[in-house]
Amino acid sequence: MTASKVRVRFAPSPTGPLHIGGVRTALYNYLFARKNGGEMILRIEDTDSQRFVPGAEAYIIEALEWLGIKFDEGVGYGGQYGPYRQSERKDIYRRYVDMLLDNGKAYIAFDTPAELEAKRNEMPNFQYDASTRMQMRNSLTLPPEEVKAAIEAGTQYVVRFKIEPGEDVVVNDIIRGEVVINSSILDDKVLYKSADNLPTYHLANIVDDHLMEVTHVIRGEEWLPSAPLHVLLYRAFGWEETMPQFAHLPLLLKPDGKGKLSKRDGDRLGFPVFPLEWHDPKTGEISSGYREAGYLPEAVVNFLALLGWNPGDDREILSMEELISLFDLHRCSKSGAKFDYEKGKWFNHQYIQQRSDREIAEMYLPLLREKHHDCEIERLARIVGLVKSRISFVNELWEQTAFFFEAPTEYEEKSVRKRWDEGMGARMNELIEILRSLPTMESHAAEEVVLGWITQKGYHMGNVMNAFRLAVVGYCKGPHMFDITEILGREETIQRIQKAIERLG
RNA sequence: GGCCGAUUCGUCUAUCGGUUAGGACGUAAGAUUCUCAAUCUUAAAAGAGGGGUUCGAUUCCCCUAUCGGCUACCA
Repeated sequence: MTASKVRVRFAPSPTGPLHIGGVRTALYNYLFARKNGGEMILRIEDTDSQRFVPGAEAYIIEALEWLGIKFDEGVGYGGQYGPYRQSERKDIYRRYVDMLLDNGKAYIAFDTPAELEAKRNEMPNFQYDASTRMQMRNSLTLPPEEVKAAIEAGTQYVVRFKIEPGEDVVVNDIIRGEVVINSSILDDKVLYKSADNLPTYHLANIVDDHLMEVTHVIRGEEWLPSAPLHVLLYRAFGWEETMPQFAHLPLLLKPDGKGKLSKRDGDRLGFPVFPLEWHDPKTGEISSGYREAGYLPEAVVNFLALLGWNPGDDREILSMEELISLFDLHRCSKSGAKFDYEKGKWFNHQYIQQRSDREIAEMYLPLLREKHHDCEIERLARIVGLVKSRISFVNELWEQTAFFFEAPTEYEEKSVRKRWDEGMGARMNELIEILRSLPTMESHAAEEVVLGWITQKGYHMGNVMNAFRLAVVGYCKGPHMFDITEILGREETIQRIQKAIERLG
């Protein structure tokens, strides 16, 4: 067998924003393609004209670009196998549908949705297949002239795949091994609808994967049950020799139990399920996104990569490059993974720590300006450096650093009661004198002098330092006190202490 | 209901028949400290149940249970 170049595709349907499970599928396709020196295609499967949502396609492209998942060809990228939007390939599908019709692998059916509905009510287990198709209104049961006349009269019809019963169909899955399903349980799937002259997923998928020379189909487990149908379709077209290899990925599950992760879960459980914020054009509803929630794309990629796959050792913090070199479909797990948002936060924390103070400061600056403060980037980077280790998200920075920009207007009551006793005002006045006499506000130098003073006077270290913090910050939390005062500067520090003395006595 | 798939700490997972069943998140305790975090150390925490196969099963097979997916003129 000549090893043909690896080609994979990510083929979302533009019926809404791409959700996080879809992102993972795209990521695995990307990792696999890169690992094997192959190509990755973006194909838009917009064959459901009813559910089409404007903006969804642009959203998908933007989201994957944000995450660093790059395509080699497809919608928005160009390429030799286009068009890559299925709605623009109608003629192609029609040609292949006719091929199936001509060689008797498919037939035309006139049963209306209402008729099928009625049939299902009458027979609870009704399935349109070899056992029932001869009782229905289709080109197998109707005289040819009647079929022809009906079509010419514009009667709506569908084309159904004629599945021969009683055959074990083997799907060879890279992740799951051999999966065998008997063709008798498959129904005569609709391949094509005259109503919009569009194929259904199954037909379009097979035709496109074949024409685009896709070698590996990596998709979610929800497709496993229809994989035998796809095998049969490849066979019906005579393409079995070049049929792609399948890999069905385990699903991402809800964190709290039942079912696969759905678009609703985000708002219900308080975390995003979409990469980017999404504004629903019809309902006006806004769904939160990872980007807007303050996630770094590399953290999302790393987190997602490890949900259903592992490198085989204990490493967890992995860059895209490392993921690519380590990726192997055989190391994908077979069972669904519950989505653990807490771990996602931890990943982001790790990546925040990896970024320089300056980079984080640049991300923070726009948020700071929203709070009506400006700051020189060098200074902001120093501030960020003090609190970076305690945040997981850039947007936590304001609550951690607000006191650098706004002097406290009130003081945390509980701490005041605990730390600001009667003589504290006097001691704070002493502290002011100490600070005035300091040759420098540099953290270590200031610390040495101030702590020396407290010890020498026999004051209570905890009380004095906390009162100091209370005066400067407003509450008893935060980074090293003398790092704070170094940045704040002598005058501001003293002013804040004076104000606290006035207010607290 | 039918078909398919899956099942190791609360969660994500390692283990390719022989291990004190390992790591990470989270949780708890301790260390550190002017505070709160962060950090470091430690701890608790798992093979769904039942049969086989085998000298030996978490690992292989079967059954049951549970979970998940599919069962559209949606993808």
